[in-house]
Amino acid sequence: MAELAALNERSETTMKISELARLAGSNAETIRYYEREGLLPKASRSESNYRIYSVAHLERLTFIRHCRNLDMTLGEIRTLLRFKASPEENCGEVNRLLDDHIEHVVRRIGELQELERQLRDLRGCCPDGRQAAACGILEGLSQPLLEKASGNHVPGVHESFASNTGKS
Amino acid sequence: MAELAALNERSETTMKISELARLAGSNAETIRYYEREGLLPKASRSESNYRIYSVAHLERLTFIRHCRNLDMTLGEIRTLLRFKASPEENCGEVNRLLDDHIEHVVRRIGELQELERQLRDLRGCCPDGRQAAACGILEGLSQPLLEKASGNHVPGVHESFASNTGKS
DNA sequence: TTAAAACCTTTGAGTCGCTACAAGGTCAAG
DNA sequence: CTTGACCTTGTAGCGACTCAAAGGTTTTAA
Ligand SMILES: [Zn+2]
Ligand SMILES: [Zn+2]
Ligand SMILES: [Zn+2]
Ligand SMILES: [Zn+2]
Repeated sequence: MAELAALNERSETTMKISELARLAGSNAETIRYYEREGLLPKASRSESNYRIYSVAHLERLTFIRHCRNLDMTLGEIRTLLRFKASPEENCGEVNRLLDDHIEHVVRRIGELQELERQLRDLRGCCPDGRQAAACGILEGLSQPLLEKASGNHVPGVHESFASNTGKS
Repeated sequence: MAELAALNERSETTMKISELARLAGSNAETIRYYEREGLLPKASRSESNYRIYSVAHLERLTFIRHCRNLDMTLGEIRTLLRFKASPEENCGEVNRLLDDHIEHVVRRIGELQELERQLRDLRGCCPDGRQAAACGILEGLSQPLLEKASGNHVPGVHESFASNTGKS
């Protein structure tokens, strides 16, 4: 009964913020943030000042979350949204943006593989637990500075532990 | 002459902040930030209130920058510095920290490889420049939400473009 | 000698993409 | 009528810096 009612509501064309969040695998605060940032248009409001969303909003938010899951920046996403909004234009720039972003990812993979190599080298300097004074790892880290050639934007190793789960 | 004088100065045991920065491949603002964060001890001061550093500072900063180049967090680095400071302790925890961090990197590599696969799939949806309305990429991005299983801390694709060059 | 350039200082704000909180308003169920 | 789930705004915080303002000091060179 309650389920049926909920189902009916779900098949309606409007919803409030937390249902939109659930359907888009996002969360309410992120949606308000996107609105502030101009990625989502201002929602219409109910009498009690609640944001009211339509399927169009859901589609746009889904697009954005999809892009974020591919580690694009909000800037990159803004560009893509502009093309979505002007369907008569040539999409060559979309392709270019995607090629660039693929390169961002590929480059970052290369950097991290080099990092892994260096870290395994370092780890090999102290196979057993000994006194810290004799630890090859601590010694190795005191040594020279290896170059870090990073010109990238794909996020870090320590980054998204508690975030990006979709729900809040 | 100026070079010789500079060389003499360089072989002295103390220096000001920008020389320390240069020698450690860092920059002055980062050094002040590390001091605020307690990663570097407070420097002694000259009569005119300038920070004065010794080789010990240079070594500690070199250690920190080396760790950062390996994408460790400042938290991870703090732990390592504690072990450096107590040489009688067993270094097993150092090894464990490094193993964990290697896993952070390996996991991030895996995530990015999956990302690359998805992005290349998407790119294949629009080999040529056509009208945005018919662009397979924009269409693909409007589709379902792929899971993003990130539990990591190694930074992103778009991150370090203008940073981490060492100089300011 | 003096003026400009190159340092140094502190403080505070900005970056990115959220996330979390506080303090309050609204609404349906029991 | 109260509880609790939802909604609102505004603000602050995360990590690891980076930059700018507004001023003090030191070095260089005309
Ligand atoms: Zn990118
Ligand atoms: Zn060891
Ligand atoms: Zn780590
Ligand atoms: Zn296209």
